[in-house]
Amino acid sequence: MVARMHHSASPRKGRTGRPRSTEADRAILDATRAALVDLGWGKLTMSDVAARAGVAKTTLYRRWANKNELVVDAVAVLFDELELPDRGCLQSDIEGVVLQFGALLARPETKTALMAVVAESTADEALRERIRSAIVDRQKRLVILGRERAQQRGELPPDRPGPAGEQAAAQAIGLTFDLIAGAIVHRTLVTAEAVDTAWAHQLSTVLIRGLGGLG
Amino acid sequence: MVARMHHSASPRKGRTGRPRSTEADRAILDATRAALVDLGWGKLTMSDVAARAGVAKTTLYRRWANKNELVVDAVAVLFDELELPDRGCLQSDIEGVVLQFGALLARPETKTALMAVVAESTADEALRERIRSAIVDRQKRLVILGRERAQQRGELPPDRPGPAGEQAAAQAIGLTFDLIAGAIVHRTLVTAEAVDTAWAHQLSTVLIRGLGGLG
DNA sequence: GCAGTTACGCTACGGGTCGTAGCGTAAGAG
DNA sequence: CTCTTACGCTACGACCCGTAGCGTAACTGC
Repeated sequence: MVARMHHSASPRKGRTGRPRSTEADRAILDATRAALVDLGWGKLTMSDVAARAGVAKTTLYRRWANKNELVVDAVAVLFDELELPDRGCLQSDIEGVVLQFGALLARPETKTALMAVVAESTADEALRERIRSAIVDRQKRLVILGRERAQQRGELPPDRPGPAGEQAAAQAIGLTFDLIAGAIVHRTLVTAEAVDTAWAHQLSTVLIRGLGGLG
Repeated sequence: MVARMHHSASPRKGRTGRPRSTEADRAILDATRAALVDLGWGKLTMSDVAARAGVAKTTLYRRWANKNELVVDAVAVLFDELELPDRGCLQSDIEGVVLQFGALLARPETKTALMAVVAESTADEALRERIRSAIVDRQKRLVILGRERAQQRGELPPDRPGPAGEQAAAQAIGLTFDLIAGAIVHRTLVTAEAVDTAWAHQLSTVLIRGLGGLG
């Protein structure tokens, strides 16, 4: 899952004393997401989260060092539900993932939390690293998998062997990820229009055509 | 420029009393950008901005209702420097704009401020509207202009006449904007890698291929 | 000049949040 | 039953927000 705190992640067995309440863990993360929906990032307070979770504020600070870390952990898990469907052809697969991601970002807690945390990370290198490992890199798997599958189907040319080919493949994966994720995020959060099937179809059409000969 | 406050924008001539200090205006906006660079969004305080600007805190509140509005105004002007170069062909034009936008977002004050304000806007409809009118819609002109120019060159097919054609054109413009802006923002702020000429070239290649037959 | 009007700097304040400290108590381990 | 750790609670200092009140500065119109 997500890296918890400095002290100790899972309840190590050699541990003595009263164990962390896993129920409290869940209640806090749920309460954080709920508070984000209701209040947004700027007005979310630790006291409020604690009250919603039925937990003392000090219990929050025993687990997370500050608001950012808490919200990252509360939100990261939401992105794990994304999957690459197998609809038979690359374009349909892309459409499917675009719609999933669009639906995910349409949910208020996802939208608010992601943006807030990314914003905060622009001035906080440690937080940015945490986001990358907890959220972004985990989702790159979708691009990598979709690409492999398309290559097996013969829809994309196979990677050229050697280090040059690997580098080109990594570049293509990076560009694809930035294009898809960036477009969806921009449409949802900036343009503020829905990611519907028509838009997903257009986007996938452009990508299929454009990425075809990239290597 | 940007909509100032509720009361009155430019010093109307029928006005009596001591006029607003335009010097203070500039000092405050400059100080806001500087503070953003140094402190980031979360730690930026109105008191600090006031101190940097050599101005009383109350003077800030006489002009802007809160932090968000101040930062939007301080940042919006930065985006006006974007221009569509005329490099002879559509792909080169796109590359040029991508590099400009990339360089703009590489600057700390732009990066920080844009993200922070967008993040805040996810829970504030009025602020979102202000961003759209002050920043986003103003830059859509680049896409519209580039598209027209490419159609005149014969690089893109002309719009079909009639309302259906207009709607298709609007959709294409919207998709193009989300793709370009989204990819650049995502690469800069999430992937956290540079928008260099190689990447810009790849991106423009994909777009040229993909957008060609979209209408 | 002089009154009228508005902006400015300054100080002070109430309300709210952050993150921490200290205490007594609850829950497991050996 | 003791040791160790987590929990709830209260209180606290530090900080920031946004506003109010005052005396002063700047500009307009008479």
